[in-house]
Amino acid sequence: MSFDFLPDKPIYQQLIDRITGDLIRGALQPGEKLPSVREYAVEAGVNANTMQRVYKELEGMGITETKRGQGTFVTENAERLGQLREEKKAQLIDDFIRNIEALGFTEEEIAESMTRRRQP
Amino acid sequence: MSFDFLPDKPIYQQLIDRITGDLIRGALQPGEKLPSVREYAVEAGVNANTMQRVYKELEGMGITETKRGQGTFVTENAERLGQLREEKKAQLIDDFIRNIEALGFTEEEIAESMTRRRQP
Amino acid sequence: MSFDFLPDKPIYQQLIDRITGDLIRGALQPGEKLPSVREYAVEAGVNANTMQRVYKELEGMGITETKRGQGTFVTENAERLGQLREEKKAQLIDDFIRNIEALGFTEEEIAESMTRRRQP
Amino acid sequence: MSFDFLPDKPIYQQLIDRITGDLIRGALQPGEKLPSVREYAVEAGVNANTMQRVYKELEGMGITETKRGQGTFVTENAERLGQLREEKKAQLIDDFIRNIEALGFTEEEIAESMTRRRQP
DNA sequence: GTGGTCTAGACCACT
DNA sequence: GTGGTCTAGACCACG
Repeated sequence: MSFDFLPDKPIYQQLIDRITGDLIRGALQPGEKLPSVREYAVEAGVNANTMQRVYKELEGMGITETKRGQGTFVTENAERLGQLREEKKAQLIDDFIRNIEALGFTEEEIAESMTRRRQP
Repeated sequence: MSFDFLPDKPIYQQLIDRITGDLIRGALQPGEKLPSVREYAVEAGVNANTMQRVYKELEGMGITETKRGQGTFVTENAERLGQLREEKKAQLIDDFIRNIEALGFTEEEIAESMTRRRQP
Repeated sequence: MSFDFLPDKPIYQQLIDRITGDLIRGALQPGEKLPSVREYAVEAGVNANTMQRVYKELEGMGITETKRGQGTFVTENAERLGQLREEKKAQLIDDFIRNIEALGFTEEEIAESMTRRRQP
Repeated sequence: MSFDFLPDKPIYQQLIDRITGDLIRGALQPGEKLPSVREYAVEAGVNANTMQRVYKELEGMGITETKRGQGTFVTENAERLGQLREEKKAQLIDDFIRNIEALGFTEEEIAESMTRRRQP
């Protein structure tokens, strides 16, 4: 199994998004052990250094912890995880609305297109 | 007057967005003349090369036309402009939904957050 | 000119410390341009990737900003720089006191040794 | 009882610090018998290999002596213990001062912060 | 076996 | 020329 990556976004960013996504949708649980850097690198079809960077950034965000010589684990700090979820959601919506305005649309017009899209 | 740019997005892209935005919201009319590359570069506070690229891409998109010796004009091709509008809108929504899924949210959850956001 | 590095601390950390030190002691001013990644790498005698990492972390700390295609600059946000200074100072002292206690000394004993050291 | 360890310092180092600390503050007396490697490993909640290394390093420093078949004992060499105490103290202060300089502070500024800290 | 650091070198996007 | 990304491969400390 090797992942598909969009060409216009850094791979390590997409991997971070993927893992935080797994966390948000519950596929990854607090305290759970992540695959080793090398394992995950092979699985994702990227270089180990790239994966290393992903893990480092995740730790920097406070959503994983590494136990020396044992591996990397999802933090058990539930509060941090909930906070992550809200941050991501807010940022997602903010970016969307900023884009709407930058491109000159109105929120109403977009909202209407979206509902129409779901029931074509 | 010099513009503010987000640090994480190419300046030329933000300029393209801005101009297409002006078009979409009607601040820029079909057939209207754009400032010269140099003028606009000064006004926006960017390098002339950057502005040059913006104009080139706009022309590539069929949004503007260059009349030799006279300058750059918004196309009068109304169909093309309407099409542009729809393309942008569709892409905006696509990206949004792709992000929602990549990050592990459901569309319902996001929709609810957005409506709550508008009436706090 | 190439720097000396302690063997027991990551080079990139020592470089970060060095640069923040330059900032704290005023050798580097708000808004000032840093050498390019490649230049500094040569000057310090390290690989460009190592230097790249240093710059990235500095930016993550909010003490530098990069202007696309132009280089990396010390932030002009004086508040952030003052804050950095205090953070570093507090952490320095905290670590020191923690070590004193971990090793079983009393603060008084250490204080006395330090003053004796300065006037031997 | 299992100990807490800082994540950024080797566990075996923290254990060495702890034991030398016990020695310096007198909680451990010359000639006293240490727990067996296994016992101590369990008590501290670490891998037996890690504890093994701790004991080995302590012996290398001349702080402990192994009596075959009987276990590990704190040396009765009082001179060595006094020397240890001074070494640790000197190193502690050296490191502190080196850090102060590396980060661009003056000793005066730090000294003032420290006294202010004790009488807020 | 685990994560972490460093190097060397290539390629890309942006200005 | 600038920063940024990625790969490949080596070496180290830790448990």
